Amino acid sequence: MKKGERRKDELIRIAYRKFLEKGYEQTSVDEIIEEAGVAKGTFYYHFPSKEATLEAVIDMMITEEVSRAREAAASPVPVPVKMAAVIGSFRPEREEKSMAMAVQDRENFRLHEKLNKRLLAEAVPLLSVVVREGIRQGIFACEQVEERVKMMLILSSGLFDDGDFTENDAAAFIDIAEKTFGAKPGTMAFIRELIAGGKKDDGRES
Amino acid sequence: MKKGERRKDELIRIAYRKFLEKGYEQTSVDEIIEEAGVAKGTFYYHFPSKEATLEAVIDMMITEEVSRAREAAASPVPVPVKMAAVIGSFRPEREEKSMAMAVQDRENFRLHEKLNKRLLAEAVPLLSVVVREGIRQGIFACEQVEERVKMMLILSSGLFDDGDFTENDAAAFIDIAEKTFGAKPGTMAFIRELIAGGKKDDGRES
DNA sequence: GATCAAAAACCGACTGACGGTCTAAAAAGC
DNA sequence: GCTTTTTAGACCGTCAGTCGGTTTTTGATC
Repeated sequence: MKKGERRKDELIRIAYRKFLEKGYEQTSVDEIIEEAGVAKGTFYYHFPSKEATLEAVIDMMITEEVSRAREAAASPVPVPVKMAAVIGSFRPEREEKSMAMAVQDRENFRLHEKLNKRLLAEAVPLLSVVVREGIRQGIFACEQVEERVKMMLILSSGLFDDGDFTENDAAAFIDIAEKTFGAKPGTMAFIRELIAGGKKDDGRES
Repeated sequence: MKKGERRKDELIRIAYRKFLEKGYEQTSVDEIIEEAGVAKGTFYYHFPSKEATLEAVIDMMITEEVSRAREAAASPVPVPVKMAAVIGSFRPEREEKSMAMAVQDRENFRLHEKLNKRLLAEAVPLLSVVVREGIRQGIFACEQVEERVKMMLILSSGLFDDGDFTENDAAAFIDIAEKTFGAKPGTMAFIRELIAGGKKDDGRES
């Protein structure tokens, strides 16, 4: 890795942390360069704009998650377990979120929106493969696989990103998910654990 | 209406149009006051901040939509028709959206997010009443009515706000909606018209 | 209806912060 | 020695928000 790339990476990491801590809008370029101990010109040598830094940060987050999800999708475990694993791979932000993002979360429109859009684009194909595997095994039965996967992902992010959801929310969501994919009742109860894992951080990372 | 209220209303209307035309972030307070022919102090006499203007704009949009939706919910028509009418009442932004919002739409995070959140809060109780009416009539059959209504609204906004969706999207969504509320296949085919109405503007406003 | 003081509405120059630019030169790496 | 990277920081235009002061409205009183 050349020196320039190291610098750039360092700036992205600092930006990443700041964006999560205080939100994108609330983080100034001056703060980032001050923490990096770098001149302003250096920042703008590596990034054409502040917004580009946000894109880079999101890229960093996404690529890491995608590679993990890909591994999970390739593992030879039962389909429902695999679904849980793939979805779970796309939730490492949750750990980091617990840093201090609680309040800023609501105001972090840009990061949220862009991250969700990218996440959706990457997760749909991966999960669709798993669902089709389930269909071949008779666990699921539905058409429009991609579309249904997309919808369940939209739903889950819209529902659970806020962090407050009830038992009724979970029950309804599981029921809807099962009917969406034409699965037998109980097949997707694993979702409850995923939700619980995202809701309250037990502190176990292994 | 006192003079101050008129001014405030005028500022809100101007802000409303500008936000839709060029997006919230891209509209400066200076532009608004210039168009209103008013000094900056006047603006900040009426609003504590620019963000407050956005809230006021959203309030204006919402109250109008809610009153229309309430009317629709009270009308004595068959439940599926009523659902279509109530949901349709929450879509007048679509008309205005076609003004020039196409490009800016993607960047109008704030307006979008806040509008959706408010819309959801207002629409869920209204639609829940209608769904319960449908349950009494044997058209629907489900528990967790509020939660399911909320989910269908989240789904529809997440899916269709972008404006590009396929026939498969529509088919899957209708199927999911019917299963979510325990309705017979075909009951909610009216959704297809709602979607189509929002997708391409025919230009008829009556 | 005239008077007048208080309240409401309005004004616009000014401030401070921020994203971004620029120059000209010096290190660092190859 | 040539390119890539970095430096310091003055500077620019824009923008949200402030402030002290001025005008207009109001409403009570004469």
